[in-house]
Amino acid sequence: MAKKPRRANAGTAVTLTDVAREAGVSEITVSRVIRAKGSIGEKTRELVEAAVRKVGYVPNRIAGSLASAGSDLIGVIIPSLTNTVFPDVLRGLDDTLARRGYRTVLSVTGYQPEVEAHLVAALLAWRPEALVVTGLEHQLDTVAMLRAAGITIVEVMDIDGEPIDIAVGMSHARAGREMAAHLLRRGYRRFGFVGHDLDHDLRARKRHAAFLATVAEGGGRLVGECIIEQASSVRAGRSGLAELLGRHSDIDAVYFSNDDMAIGGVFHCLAHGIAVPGQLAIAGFNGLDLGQQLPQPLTTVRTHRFRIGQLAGEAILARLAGKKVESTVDVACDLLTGATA
Amino acid sequence: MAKKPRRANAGTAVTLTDVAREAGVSEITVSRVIRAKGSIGEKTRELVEAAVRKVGYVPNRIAGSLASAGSDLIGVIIPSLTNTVFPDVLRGLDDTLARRGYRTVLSVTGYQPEVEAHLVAALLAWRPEALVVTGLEHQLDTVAMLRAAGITIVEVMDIDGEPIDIAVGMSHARAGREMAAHLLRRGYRRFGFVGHDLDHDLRARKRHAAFLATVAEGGGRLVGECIIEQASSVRAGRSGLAELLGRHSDIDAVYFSNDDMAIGGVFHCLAHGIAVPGQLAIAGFNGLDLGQQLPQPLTTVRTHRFRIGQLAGEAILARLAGKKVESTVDVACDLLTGATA
DNA sequence: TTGAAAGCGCTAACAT
DNA sequence: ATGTTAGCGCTTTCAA
Repeated sequence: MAKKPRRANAGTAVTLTDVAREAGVSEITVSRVIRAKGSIGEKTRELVEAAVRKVGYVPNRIAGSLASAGSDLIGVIIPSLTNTVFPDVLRGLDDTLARRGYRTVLSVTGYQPEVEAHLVAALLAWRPEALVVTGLEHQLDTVAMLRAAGITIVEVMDIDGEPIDIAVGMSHARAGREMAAHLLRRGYRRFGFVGHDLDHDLRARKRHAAFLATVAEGGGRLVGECIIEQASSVRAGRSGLAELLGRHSDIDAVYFSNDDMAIGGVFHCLAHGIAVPGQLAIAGFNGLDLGQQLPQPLTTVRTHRFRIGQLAGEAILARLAGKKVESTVDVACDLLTGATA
Repeated sequence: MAKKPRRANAGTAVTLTDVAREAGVSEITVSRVIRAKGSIGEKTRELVEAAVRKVGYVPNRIAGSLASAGSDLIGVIIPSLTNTVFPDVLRGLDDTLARRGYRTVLSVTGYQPEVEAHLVAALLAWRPEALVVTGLEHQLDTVAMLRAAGITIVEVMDIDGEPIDIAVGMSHARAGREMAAHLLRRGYRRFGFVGHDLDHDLRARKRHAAFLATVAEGGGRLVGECIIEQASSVRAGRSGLAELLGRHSDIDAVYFSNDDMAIGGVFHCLAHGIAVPGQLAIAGFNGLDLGQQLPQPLTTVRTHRFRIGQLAGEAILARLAGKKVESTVDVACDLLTGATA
């Protein structure tokens, strides 16, 4: 009868020792076979592999990570899963990281800085080899923890500011400016804005501010705006535009805080027979496929979320390989002129 | 001078020992304060807490998990992040699990069973307390590993079959049948189908099969179908419908493999002046908010993805608390009659 | 309420 | 090519 295991976990408790005993070799030999490290005799290898299969051994990475260096864990903290933007980034990250054997530990802040602080601490406890966070704005204590962690930190989706370590993303200020310039060029002067919760979505706020500044410089005017205190959605955009138009009839172009919102705006116009862009021009942000598949493709600024995720992943891999990495990677957006403005 | 650390990791190497030394107590006392376990004197607690702050200690969950029982890790394996459906489920999971201190380790299979097998092994190595996988179909070796793991296994999004342990989801067969019955009731008889990659998306395949069977029983007929060998998307739905209508002019209702596809179909009709549902009826699956915000709300079957995630999370929590849990949780879909069929 | 000793399952370092 | 020894950072038991 085997030595009585100390804890509940005992069910799965097949360890290296069991394999070693079965194969008639030492533990370290089994370890080497499993990690394909060091030189092993052909016969021994086969013996061990057979034993592994026989006892149904599953390596224990928790023990492995404690004994050796790397955890192969990458922490990822994003504000939301509702907005397709973050799953897109996640996809890019996973695409480059998973194939190299790294696992993603994911957490969602709901756009709350205090939650972010808490999650950073929680993830750091897993000794990830890198941590990906969203945006450049964090609580002071969050920044301190991130700095002190001594690992690669990638801030994604924004480059308007100083990164803690590495930033991969785009300039939201530039995106806001470019759209304003485009609309001014098209001759629009009387603007509306329909946005979501700018208090929490700091990047949307940067676009908003830059847009307004450029509009003002270019002789345009913000006639009115409608801010919905919710997460962005097609529904919110649709009702936001309805509300805005109810208050102001003299608007000729509306800038939305993103494509989801703008698509809602387009739907409102479709449903109410408002000619776009004849009576009202509509512009968004993100360049979602959906907006481009509308009967009239949406005028917007395309962001490269998947690419940002990939490049963030590549930056991490490069760092872990000891290579130098640029501290800011600009994944420039591009204006999609579309047909709605 | 401190003892020279053995490994590279050394930068962050603030350990319990450091805190203990600083506070002038033993390691175990620090451990107890941090985990709020056992009784600790008020003074000692303050002393330790001050020391923790002073040395900037971040607990090491890897060491903690090795020494104790639980890892507080939940593995999650989904087929895709492109389709909003899975982020929705993930959101539900995170919503219930994260607030209880569990961390999500995420992996994406790209709908490939071999990849799933590989990822199950990789995640199991982290000794998660539960593992969430998608669907009821897996490779034999995957099932064997899952069974042998001795932890809670939740299969989400499908209940048409025998769960390994717990299944939380809906019946795709029923969804397919219900939509077919609805369309037949509306008087449609000449059907088309526009779908995505059914070889890999097994749940879409179940809907497809049930739909066709019910149509046949009800005196309807499948005039033609167009299967796009890609992931589902608005773009694919739009071009799929274009292709289908190019081949067959005598179709009066089209069932799409999901809402993304169906919305693409609606866009095609909008762009080409095809009256919906007058000339052509359109039906989807999922009940995405987007489809309901279209000028005419989409006829579809609404699934409760977020709820499925939540219930999967709750089932896990219940199990970990030692409670009995039902082996199949049916989160029924509901027909949204909409206005496109 | 606090501590000393032992060990979780694995791997680095140093033999042989 | 293989093995021995020590110890990763923490928590469990058992004692005081």
